[in-house]
Amino acid sequence: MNNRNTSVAAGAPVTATSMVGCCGSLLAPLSDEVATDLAHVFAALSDPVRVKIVSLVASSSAGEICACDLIAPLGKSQPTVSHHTKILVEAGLLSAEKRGRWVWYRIVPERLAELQQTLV
Amino acid sequence: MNNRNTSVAAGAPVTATSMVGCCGSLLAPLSDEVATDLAHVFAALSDPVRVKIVSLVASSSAGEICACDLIAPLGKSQPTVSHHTKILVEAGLLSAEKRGRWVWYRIVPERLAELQQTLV
DNA sequence: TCCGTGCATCGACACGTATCAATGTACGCT
DNA sequence: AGCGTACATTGATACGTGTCGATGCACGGA
Repeated sequence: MNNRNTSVAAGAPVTATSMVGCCGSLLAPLSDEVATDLAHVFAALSDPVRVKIVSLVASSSAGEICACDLIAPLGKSQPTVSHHTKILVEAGLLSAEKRGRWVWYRIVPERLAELQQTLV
Repeated sequence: MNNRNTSVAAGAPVTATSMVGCCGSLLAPLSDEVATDLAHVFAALSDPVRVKIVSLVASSSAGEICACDLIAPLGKSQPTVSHHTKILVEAGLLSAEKRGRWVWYRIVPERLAELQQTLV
């Protein structure tokens, strides 16, 4: 635990760049493009470390978690954790907000709901 | 299209080996083992070719499709298609049934429902 | 029994990816 | 301004993976 809760300044929230895969079910005929988009989102969840990151963020008490508090429970180096969070943010599954020196991650529930809908 | 509908003999259905990931939500604290299991299932859907295979099987008129009828729409070689279907079957997302000289694939709806539940 | 067909496996290759040490960058504090 | 901290990026390395030609195997038909 790092005493970062004293920080107050707030920056602009960083959200996903491409929110493309909004439509299209896995169980219906798919274009190559949609298939590739879907595969990218699933690929973001295809690593145990990233699955655990999503789990840690989602089950954090405040609904958000500091990047610095991911390193210990994951048992990975700081660059490695940064690498994985980047992939999750780019997939639209997490949002990142920089406050002071720290970056806070949140789940993007709409994105998970979208993904869930593709399995129906 | 290959005239394989004249075949009648039926073999034993081949189903998934490990159906482990039945429980555990992505949004709750996860053990390393469950995280790895979940990652494996998502990894099975992390390739555009496999996403299209699932789509093709699910949207097939009879609810099943012959392996030989996957090659053309995917535009991949027979070994490559065989490689991908194997991964999907091992992930429990598809079931394979050999009838005569042909192998027929079906969606495993319970498995998809399980996966869907992990996103809630 | 022999041959053709459908699918799986093998071997090889190219490419992607997970990982970390080292370094860069941005921010807050004194 | 100077320093320390939190995170991102780079470069390097080891490993995983998608792809296909060649080959093996199982099955059905002649």
